[in-house]
Amino acid sequence: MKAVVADILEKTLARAQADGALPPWPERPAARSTVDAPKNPAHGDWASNVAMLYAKAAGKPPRQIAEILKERLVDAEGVVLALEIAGPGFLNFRLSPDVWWRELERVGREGEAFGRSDVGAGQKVDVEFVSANPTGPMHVGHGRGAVTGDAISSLLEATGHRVTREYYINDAGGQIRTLAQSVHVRYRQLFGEAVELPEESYPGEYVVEIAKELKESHGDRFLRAPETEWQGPFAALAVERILAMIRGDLEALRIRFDVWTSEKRALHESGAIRRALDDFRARDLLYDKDGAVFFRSTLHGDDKDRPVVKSNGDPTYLAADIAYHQEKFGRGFDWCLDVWGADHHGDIPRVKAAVKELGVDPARLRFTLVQMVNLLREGKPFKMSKRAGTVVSLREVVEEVGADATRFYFLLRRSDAQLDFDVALAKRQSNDNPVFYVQYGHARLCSILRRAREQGIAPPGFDLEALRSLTLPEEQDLAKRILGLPDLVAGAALAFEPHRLVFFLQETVGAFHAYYTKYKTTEKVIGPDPLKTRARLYLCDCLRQAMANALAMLGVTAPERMERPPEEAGEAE
RNA sequence: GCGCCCAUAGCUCAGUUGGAUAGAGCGUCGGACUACGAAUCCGAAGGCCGGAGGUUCAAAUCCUCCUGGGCGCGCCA
Repeated sequence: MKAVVADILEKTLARAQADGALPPWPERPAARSTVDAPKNPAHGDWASNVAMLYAKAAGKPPRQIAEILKERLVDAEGVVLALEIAGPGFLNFRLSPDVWWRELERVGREGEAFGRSDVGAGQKVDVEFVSANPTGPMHVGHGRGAVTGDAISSLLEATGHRVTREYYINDAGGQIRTLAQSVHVRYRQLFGEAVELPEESYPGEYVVEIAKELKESHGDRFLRAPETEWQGPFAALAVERILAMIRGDLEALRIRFDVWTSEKRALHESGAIRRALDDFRARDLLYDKDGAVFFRSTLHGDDKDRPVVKSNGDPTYLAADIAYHQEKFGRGFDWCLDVWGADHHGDIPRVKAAVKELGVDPARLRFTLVQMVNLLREGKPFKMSKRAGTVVSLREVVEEVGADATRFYFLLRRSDAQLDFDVALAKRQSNDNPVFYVQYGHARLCSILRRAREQGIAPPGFDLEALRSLTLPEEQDLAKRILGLPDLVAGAALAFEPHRLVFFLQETVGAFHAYYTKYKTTEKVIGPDPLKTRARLYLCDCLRQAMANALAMLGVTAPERMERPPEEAGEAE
């Protein structure tokens, strides 16, 4: 759509330069200039700023350049209805409605594929997200990263990337040791011992369940055994059971991973960490200090060198991360995306430094940060605390408001801005959630199409002659919005910004609702004029398809019917 | 103290990577159903885009400084 105008502009510029009316531009004009859809409809369908950008190189005022271009307009197909020069030198194009109508053909033809593109050109990418430590079920704070990562993955898939969704399991290290210890305390309690959970431990009920299972399978075998004997099996079972819980939490949100990478197995036990460190050591990227081993991350812009081996001989998290990224890139991805909680942003420089030393172009490792979720209850902030028992599990929210509303809510805002999440509100007033507004619009469209079917009207199909009978500005506007979806999806995918689709949906469905209401008594979709009816039904079907496709990319369902919400209780006298 | 993120309507936030008169939802006030779905729509009120400089035809957007908030700055993960 935009490409039509860009093409005309490019040819017009070439002609003006061939004429000698404009000097050649050192930079490629089309690369720098923009063709935008102006917000003000009085400014036409598409507007370009080339004339202003050209002013310096041409040594002429922008409006004069615009004039030169206008006189030499190359419009082979005759799609430009009007070309106006406005403001400081904007070229405002008004196109023949035929352009939209003709383009609408692809929506019906592409169907569920409409909105998808191939800007990714088959690149193989890895998206790593969630990666919550397997020490307990997921809480609401994790939900945002999960949904965001999943939606980004879907967007990348929709733009021709081959995506691997990956969960990195931090099943090694101190937290897991503490987890096993917590299980052991519970295990001892099951045998009647009066032991308390230490300060640093995991108090959740699920730990007791794991302890019970160990009691049943092993009896009192580990009761008096030294930690070296039970640490392994206790940790292993706990991680296995907790991962199953996490998997369930994610499934409830319709999130599935292709790969679950165990830090313990893939990096520690495999020797990958040792090999990576040996390699770094051989290249003098490591040095010993205070009994520990440091990586010279300052070589590549980090504030300070970071330890990779503790003085007790254990590798640090960074060491694992180095080996992990080496292993990941070794799997042949064109690039990898790490979706991290914003509280880990400080780790980015050191990982980038490491990746560079691994011989990987740092541009191939991309990050997107998901900011914190501010939890509120009835408008009042609160913090989740395991000891205070104020942890709100992701599962309870999803079960209460549904996967659609939860997903939509988490995608409502740019992921690098903080998000307020009112637990009480989310559970109670789920009707306020904008997802219902959007879904209702889809259901309404389905209802119209259903009605037409019931009246024996032929199923909607592309019909240029019929579409030409549509003259309402709202109808052209709707067509334009629908046709903007592919560009929108591509932009959102490359920027890792799924929220753009959310806004597209809200705005598009809003335009439809307004159109519907405005003409519900005068120019109905199903009306007396068979030609217009045919055209409008097709337009509605395109709209429905565009919305359904956008919703699918966000992992939200597009219902064909919705039940009426419960009546407001407050109306009683 | 240093680094990253943020600051836009009463509240929560968009703003198409520098474009023309800064938008939406919620909230407030006032309207619209014997009609394809009222979970809808229409209208009104509401702004020094945190502040000050700078870059240029053009700045909410880019640069510098300041103010105010969040998060980091472990031999935790």
